[in-house]
Amino acid sequence: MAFEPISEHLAPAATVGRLIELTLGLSLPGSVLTLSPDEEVFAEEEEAAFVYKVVSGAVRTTRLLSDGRRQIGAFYLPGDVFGLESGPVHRFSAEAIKPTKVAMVRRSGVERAAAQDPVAARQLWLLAAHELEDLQDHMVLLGRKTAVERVASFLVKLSQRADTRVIDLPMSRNDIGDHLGLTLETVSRAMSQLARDRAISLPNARHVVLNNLSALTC
Amino acid sequence: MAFEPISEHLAPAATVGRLIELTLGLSLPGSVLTLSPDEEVFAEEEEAAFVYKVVSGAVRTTRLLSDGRRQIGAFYLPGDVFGLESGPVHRFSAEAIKPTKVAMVRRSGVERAAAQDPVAARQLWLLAAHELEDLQDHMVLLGRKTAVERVASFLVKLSQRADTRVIDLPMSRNDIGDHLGLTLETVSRAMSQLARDRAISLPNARHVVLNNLSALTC
DNA sequence: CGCAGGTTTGACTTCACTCAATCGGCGTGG
DNA sequence: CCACGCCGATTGAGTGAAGTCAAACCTGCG
Repeated sequence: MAFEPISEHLAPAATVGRLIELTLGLSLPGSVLTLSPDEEVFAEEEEAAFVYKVVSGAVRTTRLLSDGRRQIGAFYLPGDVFGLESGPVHRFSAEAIKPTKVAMVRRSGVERAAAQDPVAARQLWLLAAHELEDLQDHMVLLGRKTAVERVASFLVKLSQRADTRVIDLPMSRNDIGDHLGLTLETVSRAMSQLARDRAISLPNARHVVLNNLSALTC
Repeated sequence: MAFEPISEHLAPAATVGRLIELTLGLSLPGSVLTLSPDEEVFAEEEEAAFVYKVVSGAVRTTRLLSDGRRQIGAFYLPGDVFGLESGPVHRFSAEAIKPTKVAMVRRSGVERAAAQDPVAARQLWLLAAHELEDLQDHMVLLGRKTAVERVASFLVKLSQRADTRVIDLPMSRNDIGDHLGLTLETVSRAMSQLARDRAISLPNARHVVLNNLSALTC
């Protein structure tokens, strides 16, 4: 578990003027935001003037239906790029899940780089293509998997991303549910079920150890 | 309703050597395939050597889970590009839904064009970005909408794509179900429900008229 | 030490699924 | 031209997986 600064600012604090490496071979001047838990990076429908990269902490993107139902589009961890749009506005809002630092660069700078440098343009395409691939897998999960399968797939993916079998969950059961199309209670039950079957261990609610990858991949 | 040729070939027939306009300002040499209903354009895991564009008819992309559960990723109608991958292989299979013609161009040609021409590179990115946006909306549908809402949203989207309130459905209830994360019976019941509420009319199973857009957009 | 937040578990409900029968429209052949 | 058969769609009845509501349980923090 990472040690975070004890106190966070009430408003996002920005460090300006650094050079940000958005993705391999695409570095642009930008700044770093420091965010407290639940603090917003950008809102749905807001003008998409910046592209972001998680430095530390974790970010969720969310969309709200008119009656309050919520879908979490994705969780972004250190190194992940988010908020890149092709249209004028953001299609999801983005919030820090815990104390978080995100780097931001002007979108206009990114587009200019892509217009001039074919390598940068390719990186931009790859960014979108990889997000698309993740989302395609997630669609299959939402469309055709059971609650236990959804939670198992989610844990396996987190484990692959962190490249460890020991996962530190930054998000609540409610967040996981809103990502997997389930309620927080169903997520909790699915985790208990997996632990009962010895596929995972739950030293505590925010720590998961994957014991049996093949039992989870079914 | 379009009039299709009475008989189709048993194997896909190809016309070679035409110039294909994949997307605005990106034309490349390619050929046109003629496909019968349920005929495969490419298979999941197959090497992704071509990019395709629907000329006439309709195409579905599908992924199968080991136990036979099926998810339809998207339906592609005339003008739509599909099968563009960032990795070496196709992540879904693609099949014609009815008698269909698809244009195909070499992926290597597309990538070369993008490497040389920033405008082509941008078109490629936009292609991925728009597919990503569609998928994000679909994720919200799968994660958080009820059966009737899913069917309503699906019909509205088809209507917007065709720019008519009179929809000619090329796909079966089973296909719609596998796209919306429902069973064919639930799709049928949802349609009957919408017709009972006068939000749509069903002159027959494959024709839908949207009567009340606002009742469907809820 | 006690509170507050998130988590777990339990009891009951509900929406969509399953299984099954019937319906309907289209194409073929008598 | 009409009757039959076939396949997809519809409808019904019963089941089940996940949702809802509610209570109890941690556990980290003031």
